[in-house]
Amino acid sequence: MDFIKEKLEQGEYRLTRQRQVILDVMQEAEGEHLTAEEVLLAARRQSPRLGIATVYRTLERLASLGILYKSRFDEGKHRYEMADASQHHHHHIQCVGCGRIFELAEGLLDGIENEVNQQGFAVINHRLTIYAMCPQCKSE
Amino acid sequence: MDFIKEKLEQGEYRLTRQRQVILDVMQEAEGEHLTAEEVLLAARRQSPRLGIATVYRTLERLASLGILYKSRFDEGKHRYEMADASQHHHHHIQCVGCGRIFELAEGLLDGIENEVNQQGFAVINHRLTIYAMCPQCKSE
DNA sequence: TCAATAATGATAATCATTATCATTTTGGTA
DNA sequence: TACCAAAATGATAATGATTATCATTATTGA
Repeated sequence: MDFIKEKLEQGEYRLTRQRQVILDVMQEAEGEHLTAEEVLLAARRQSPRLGIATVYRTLERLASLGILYKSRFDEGKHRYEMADASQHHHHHIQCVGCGRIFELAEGLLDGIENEVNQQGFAVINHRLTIYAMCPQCKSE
Repeated sequence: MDFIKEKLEQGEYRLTRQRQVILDVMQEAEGEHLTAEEVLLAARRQSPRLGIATVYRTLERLASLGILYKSRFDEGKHRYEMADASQHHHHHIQCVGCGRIFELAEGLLDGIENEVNQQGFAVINHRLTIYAMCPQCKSE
């Protein structure tokens, strides 16, 4: 997280109270994928006057700095998660029962990627979402 | 397309002029992935008074009947395509240059799917999108 | 301390989509 | 054939997520 502060401060980007709070929320939610609305709710416990516009602006900024990873499932809204350490941010299992999102190991698609490249494309990124019942929902 | 008419007529679903036009548009766009707005524009050449609400309603209905396949890329809007014959509807390559969408063979993920099932999930569906430069955009 | 700049929060605007509702069309029925 | 009920349509209002605007507030460096 110090590395984050560095990164922020370098880029003429002030680490204001509200941004700090939003970052804290994201870090505490390690492994979860939050919507802007969810971030707002959590952050308001520390900073009650926080506005939704600031949340959107901050999440967007953090994503463009590579600190957060932004994705969209089939819901019509974005979700954000910490983009640190682990690199597995493009592959998810979304439970169709409870809606929770699970991570899936990266590198699963290397073979497919190579194949596509050989067809003349230049692969830049990929995203895999598996829709499934998670073990808990399955047993209910 | 006769099979489509059958399917429609069974389900107390009238094949009105506007629905016919929308179906025609989708069939002529075989292989493309159209938004509701794009469908509207194309369909209005046959049926100028067509309203956007009817387009949405019809696309939704056709999708729920399994005639169209509805998907959403990272754009904030849905796209529709014919869901006939070929089964490869969940795997796409989206060109980050021109935005065109290419199909990718189905079955690529069978191995991964098995693995996930063995972890206790029950896989229902999956979607893979690869972001790449297509051969043409790459050479420009 | 002050001026310039950046950030914030309230709110209006936008965009895709869905809901509402009065009007029109359709299909069967007397 | 004329009529009625149900279904479909099109215009438009409503919604939900996101972005833009703008006046106010906070921060930084001179």
